[in-house]
Amino acid sequence: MIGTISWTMADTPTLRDRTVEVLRDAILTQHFKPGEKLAERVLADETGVSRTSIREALSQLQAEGLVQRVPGKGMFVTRVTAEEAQQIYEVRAIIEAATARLFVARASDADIDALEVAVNAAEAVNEPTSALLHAQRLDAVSDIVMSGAGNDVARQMVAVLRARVTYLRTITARSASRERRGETMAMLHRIVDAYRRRDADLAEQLTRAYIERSAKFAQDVLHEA
Amino acid sequence: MIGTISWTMADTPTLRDRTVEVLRDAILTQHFKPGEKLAERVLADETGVSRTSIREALSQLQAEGLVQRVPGKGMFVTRVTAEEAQQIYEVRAIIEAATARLFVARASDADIDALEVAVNAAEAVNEPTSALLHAQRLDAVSDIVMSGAGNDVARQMVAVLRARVTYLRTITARSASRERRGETMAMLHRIVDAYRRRDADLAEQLTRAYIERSAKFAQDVLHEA
DNA sequence: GCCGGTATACCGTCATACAAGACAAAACGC
DNA sequence: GCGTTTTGTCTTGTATGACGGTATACCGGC
Repeated sequence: MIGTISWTMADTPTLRDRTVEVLRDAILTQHFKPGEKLAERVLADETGVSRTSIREALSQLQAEGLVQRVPGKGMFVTRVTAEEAQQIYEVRAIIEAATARLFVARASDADIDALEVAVNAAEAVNEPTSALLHAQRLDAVSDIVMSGAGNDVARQMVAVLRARVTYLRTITARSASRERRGETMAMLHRIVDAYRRRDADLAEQLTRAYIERSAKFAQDVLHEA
Repeated sequence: MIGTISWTMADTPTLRDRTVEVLRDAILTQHFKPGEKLAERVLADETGVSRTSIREALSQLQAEGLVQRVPGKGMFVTRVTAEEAQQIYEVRAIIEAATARLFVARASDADIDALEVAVNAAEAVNEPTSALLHAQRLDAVSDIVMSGAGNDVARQMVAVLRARVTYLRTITARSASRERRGETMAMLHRIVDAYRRRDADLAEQLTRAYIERSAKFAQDVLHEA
């Protein structure tokens, strides 16, 4: 059961946007599992909005890559293949590594401070039970880098890419050892350190390694399942 | 007047997709100018499809960044700002340069042959009057590199980015001197050459220079207007 | 047990309706 | 004559109902 959508749920004026939020959340929390069919009428009944709004919301989620439309059959929660995940992580590594360089060049000291705060916030959520929250905190870290690098287009694209593999990220996070979680945070701290020293080469290299490491864990999950 | 949409227009089964194609084309050919309002009712009448399909098509174009929705006011053809264009070209440079390296590593000789054919095809369209066609031929070149690099996610993202600046590209192409057009094609030939010699560093560097050069022309157009 | 036909469910699309807000023009006051 | 207010129209956002077509499931026959 997903929540009924009320008129005063969020600060957005359109019902469409609130519906998108509810459905996106339901997908990211795996209330709807990958491959699961999303029947319009069912969703309309469960959320209390009309089929029209559901369709519009699903269109947007399709644009974000979270659901896929199969002509004549309907909407399905996107099932990420190993190959696709590999490509997504590859693009992320490319963009985020390059953005790390830009961040070094363009970010203010305040940006770096904010980054450190965000990293610590992510570190504070370190129990396997709150994997999604942890992933979202890591997203916030990445968002700060992108913003500090002064490229909003890149920020948005990477955000979409991350959302598409959030499913994998929560799985890997849940099954991760305490040791691995420690390593992850250590890498992030080292990246922040590189930023503090304004070492572009190091920041770029560490960022790439960080993402390639995530990719490897994701591949492990995909190939064992 | 944009064309009426018939049932047997394309090979896609859904009317929605055909509508998207018609509208996208109308935007890229500047039948609809940047900033222009796209009233649903008018579009429905002109194309002969219902408002429902028009809305769905517009949603997709919004996802591609070609139109923007202003809540309560409607859809408008996106007006690209100088800053936005700068960011788009920056991301393109990042992705395409990195992809050039991947292409060197992964492409077959046949891929390189196909690339050369595509470059020649672009060169064949060298009159300022067919700026859009020229841009599309250049897109085809880029697409081949992305495919050969084996990353479809990157290919799609770059395709969307290119579409968002197509307007600028056609403007610069129309006002370009014969000399500049020659230089452009010369750069492309040198890039193909680098691929033939499997020189990853050179291919990456040339690709970045090629896109940064495009960015500069786009900025000139935006700042003089 | 496999095949073909039927029934059902759902999508894709359309037409219509209506409230809320935006825009423009007209009416009004000064 | 000009600024302000009011009115009216237009468009969006959302809802509802409908219908053909297609996919899927069920069912009976061979």
